[in-house]
Amino acid sequence: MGIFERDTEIYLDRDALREDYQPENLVGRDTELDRYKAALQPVINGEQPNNIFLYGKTGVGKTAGTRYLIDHLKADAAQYEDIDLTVEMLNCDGLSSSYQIATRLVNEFRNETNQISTTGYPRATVYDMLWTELDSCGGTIYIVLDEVDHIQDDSILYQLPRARANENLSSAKIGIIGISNDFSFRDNLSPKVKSSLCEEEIQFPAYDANELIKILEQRAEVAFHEGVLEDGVIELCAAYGAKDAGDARQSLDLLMKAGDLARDKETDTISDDLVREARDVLERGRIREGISGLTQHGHLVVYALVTLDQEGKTPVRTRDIRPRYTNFAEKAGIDPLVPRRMRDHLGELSMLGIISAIERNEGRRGGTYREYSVEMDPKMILSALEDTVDDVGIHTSVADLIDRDVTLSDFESAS
DNA sequence: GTTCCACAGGAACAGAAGGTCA
DNA sequence: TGACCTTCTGTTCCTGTGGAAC
Repeated sequence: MGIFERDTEIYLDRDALREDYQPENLVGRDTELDRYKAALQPVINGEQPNNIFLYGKTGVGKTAGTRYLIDHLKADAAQYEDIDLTVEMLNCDGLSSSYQIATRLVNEFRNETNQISTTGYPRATVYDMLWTELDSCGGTIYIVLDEVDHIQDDSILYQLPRARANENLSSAKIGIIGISNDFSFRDNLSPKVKSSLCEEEIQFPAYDANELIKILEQRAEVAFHEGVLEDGVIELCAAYGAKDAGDARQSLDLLMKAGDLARDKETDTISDDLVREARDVLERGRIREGISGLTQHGHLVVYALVTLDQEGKTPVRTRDIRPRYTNFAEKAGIDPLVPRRMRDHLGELSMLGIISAIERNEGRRGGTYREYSVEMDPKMILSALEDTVDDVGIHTSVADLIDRDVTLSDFESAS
């Protein structure tokens, strides 16, 4: 026997809990899928494809619904000889500009030996390459842009739907499917983009707890052996998902993590306690991921706030965080940022859910300002920060100091 | 109803880094 | 090798905001 041994105690098919799993039926999305199907119908009729815009919160079935219908569309289109359908799905997370989207699309249509770099070319050159690739592919091409709100300029959203009208394409027929979690994204589009991208708009509402329970039951039936889930586990996962804005993905992640923990602990069943532990593990991972994406200054800003929190000085306003942050930056031997930039880091941390902000207004006496608090467990934050603060030489073990109910004088003496 | 306060946040810009191409 | 490109991180300047004080 080798080092690894197949474990079959808990899972029948763990992949059934993954985001990319395709169930036979999508629960609770009948109305939306009917509208979506109607919007895709022109492809089968051999007509110009519609541009479709889907919006709704995270984990409400937009991407799953798209995969489900696109799979059926491909299968059905294959039955007609005069339809040549290509679908390119692109997640725009991490792609912030039309330029990056265009280079990525060019590379998707090219073979591995002929890829282009993601910088360096003039924008017009990249678009020319894209039109060449799309035309040589030909037929009907659907480009699915998931998390389309990550694109900060809308040039590509204007260029792609109008490529044929602008005579950039001669043979290919292009349709765009834009998927967004951001309700304000559509409103902020320029009118010319809105009119072309939003030909068909479909909103996906949040799931309620009952719908989440049905989704989890559907997946759990495939994923787990019979009797593995204790009573109330699915309801608890659904309740957490419903609390966090009706997010099915979060509920499924939670159930899978609980299953993984049960497997690691070599238990036969999944209990409520394991679900709670799994939630803690997932939250820890989310903090670590959020913090790892920050710059060194971002780390020092959150570090300053955590130390103030440990001294019982939160909620604390921006101007009172600044001296602490400046102090740490100087100790680290780097120039502190200007207040404007520090505010950006605070805003970013707030958006990640690591800290929270409350807007206050004292009118003529004190004006408008924000007060910040630490939203997540300080120990988890410090554990994620430890490498950075060690690197800048503030002290060697922040976790130890936090255990000792640290004060600023501790920090100063430690450095 | 108007004024005032503190600061949030948008916009324009700078400069370094990392890339392509002739 | 140098011109030219985008991206990223930062600075500077400015306008907008909303409630207390007048």
